[in-house]
Amino acid sequence: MDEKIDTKKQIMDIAENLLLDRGYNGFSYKDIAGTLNIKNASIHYHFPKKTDLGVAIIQRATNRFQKWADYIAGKDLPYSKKLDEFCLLFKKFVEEKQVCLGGALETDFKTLPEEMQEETRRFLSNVFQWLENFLATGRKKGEFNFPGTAKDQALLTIAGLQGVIQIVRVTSPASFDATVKQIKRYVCA
Amino acid sequence: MDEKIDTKKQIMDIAENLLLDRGYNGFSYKDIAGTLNIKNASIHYHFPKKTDLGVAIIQRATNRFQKWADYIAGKDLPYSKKLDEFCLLFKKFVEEKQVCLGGALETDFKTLPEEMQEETRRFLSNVFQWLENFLATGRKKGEFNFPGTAKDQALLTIAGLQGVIQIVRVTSPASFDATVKQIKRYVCA
DNA sequence: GACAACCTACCTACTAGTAGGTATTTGTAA
DNA sequence: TTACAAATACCTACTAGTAGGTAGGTTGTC
Repeated sequence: MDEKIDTKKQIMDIAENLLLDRGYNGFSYKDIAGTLNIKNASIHYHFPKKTDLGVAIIQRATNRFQKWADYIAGKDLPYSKKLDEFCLLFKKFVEEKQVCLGGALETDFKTLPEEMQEETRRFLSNVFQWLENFLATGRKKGEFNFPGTAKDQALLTIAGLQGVIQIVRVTSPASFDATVKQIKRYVCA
Repeated sequence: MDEKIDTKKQIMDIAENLLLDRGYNGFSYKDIAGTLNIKNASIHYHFPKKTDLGVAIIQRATNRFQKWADYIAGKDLPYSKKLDEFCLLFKKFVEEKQVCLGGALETDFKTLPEEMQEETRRFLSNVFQWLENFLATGRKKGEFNFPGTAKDQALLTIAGLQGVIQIVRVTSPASFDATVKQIKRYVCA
C-alpha cells in the first residue's frame, strides 16, 4: 500500500548525501530540488527551515545507530567480529568518498544553528558511550587487550576511523583497510 | 624597517583562521574585510579570486611544515620527544577549537577548485612522507616499537590526531591529551 | 608620472525564506 | 451516494540579503 512516493524521506536522503559530500554550507535547497525535480518552495513545505532538515537528518542517524546497536547486541559473535562490524559502518563512506556524519558536523560545528549543535552532541555521545562500553566489556571478558582506559581507546578508535575516511578522499581508498588493521592489532588479544 | 603593515599577510592570516574555524564555504571576503576594516574589493586587489587566496594559504602551510621539519631534524632529541613535538603541532588547534588544515580541506574537498585540490594533495603528501620516514627510522634505531608498516602507523597517527581535534570541538579538550597518550603507548618502545 | 593600494559603485547569480494560489485526495455528514 | 470541506502536496512569484567578482576612479609615495 506504500506505493506513494515519500517525498519527505527522499529529501532527507538526498540532503544527507549532500551533507556528507559537501558539508552543511556546501549545499542548498536548490540542489535537492534539482535532483528531485520539484521546486525550491516545496522543500520548505516539508522542512520550513534548513535547520529543521539538518536536525531531522541527525535524529534519524541517532535512531539508526541505536537500531544497529540493538541488532549487534542480539547477535552471538566474538567481540573481535563485532568490532569488525563497527568498522564496517564507516567503510561504506569510503566507497562513496564521503565523510562520516560526525566528521561533517564537527568540521562545520561553529557555523551550525544551536539546535543542530545540540543534536550533534547527542549523536556523538551515543556512539562514544556504546564503543567505550563495548571495549570495556570485551576486555573484561578477555577478548580484547589494550592499555589505558576504555574511554581512551574508544577515542583513538573513532578519531582514527573518522580521520582516515577524510584522508582517503585525497589519497587512496586502501588506507582505510590499513588503518582498521592497525587498530585491530592493538585492540585484539 | 618593516613598519609597513603587510595587508596581504594579514588577509592570509585572517582567512586561514576563518578556514580552520568555519571551512572554505563558511567564510567570505566580506568577513575578512570586516575585521581588517577595508573594503571587499581591496581583497580582490591582493587575491583576484578566492581560489588564489586558498592556494596561497595551503602553499604557505606547506613551507611552514618544511621549515619545522628542518628545524626538528637539526635538534638533538630522542625520537619520543620529537614525536611529542609533532603532536604539539596539532595541540594549538585544540585551544582555539579549530580543525587542522588537512582536515578542513579534506572535508570540503569535493567543493574545492582543482588548483586547491592539487595543492592539498601536495601538502598532505609532504606531512605523510615525513611521519612515515620518521617512524621507520625511529624503529630501526630501537626507539620506537610498533607492529605493521611505518606507513600504517603514520596513517593511524595522523588520522587519530586529525579526528580527535574535530571531536574536541563537540566534547572536551581533555580528549586530545588522552589520544596522544594512547598513541604513544603504542609507538614508544 | 608611474605604480601601489586602496576606494565607490556596480553586476550577476545564488541564498534562505515567504505569500498566496491550485490541483488532488480524503474524511464526513445529509 | 453524493456533496463538500479540509488537509496534503505541490506550484508561481516574490523578498531581502549575500556570494564572488569587475570597472574604473582616487590618493599617496618614490
